[in-house]
Amino acid sequence: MAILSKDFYIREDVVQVSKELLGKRICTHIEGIYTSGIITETESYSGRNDKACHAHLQKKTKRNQIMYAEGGRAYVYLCYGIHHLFNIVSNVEGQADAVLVRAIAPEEGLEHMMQRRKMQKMAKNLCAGPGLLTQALGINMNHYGAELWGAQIWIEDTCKPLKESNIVKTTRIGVGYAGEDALLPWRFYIKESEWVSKK
DNA sequence: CTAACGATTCGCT
DNA sequence: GCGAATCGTTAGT
Repeated sequence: MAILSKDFYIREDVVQVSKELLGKRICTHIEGIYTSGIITETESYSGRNDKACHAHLQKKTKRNQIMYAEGGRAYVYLCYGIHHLFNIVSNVEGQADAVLVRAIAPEEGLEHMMQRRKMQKMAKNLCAGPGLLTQALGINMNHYGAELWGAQIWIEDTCKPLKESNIVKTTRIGVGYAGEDALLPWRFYIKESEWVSKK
């Protein structure tokens, strides 16, 4: 199966990248454990014109510096002091765009994912939520800046492009502080999927 | 140095 | 539906 190369991520339209990431497979090989799942839900964040983005108006901090790198790197940060959120940096160097991965449909390594999540039995919330999927996949701050064609995290093309009619387009979650930009329809998920954080 | 605040989740009502 | 948990980052003193 083909691993997505740099070119996929180094594009100007982060919304397009977000939509095309739906249906792709994210894989991790961390601490000797292999896990994978199909991306079912994403959100776009743009450094140029989006108040919800950590790099709004090209703001540069130590935390968000990786967003300014060339597309194809991992932007991981701690949210609410509890959860690690995983983003995929896109666009050319200097343009701080990113795609937040909010949910996946688990494929391989179910037992390991459940163990990491401390779940006794299988449930739909195994990795449906941005803080949940990082836990299930074993992603944490160690992976800040990781290249997405590396040995620990990579994304595979499933060669099954989704029809536009199978993608639900709606507003992002938890960005009320962004004022009018909270209304942007920049959250996308696979209509038919049960593995989505919120319908 | 200090204080406010989350791109969330879970448990309880 | 509501509030607590929990801590690194950020901006301001």
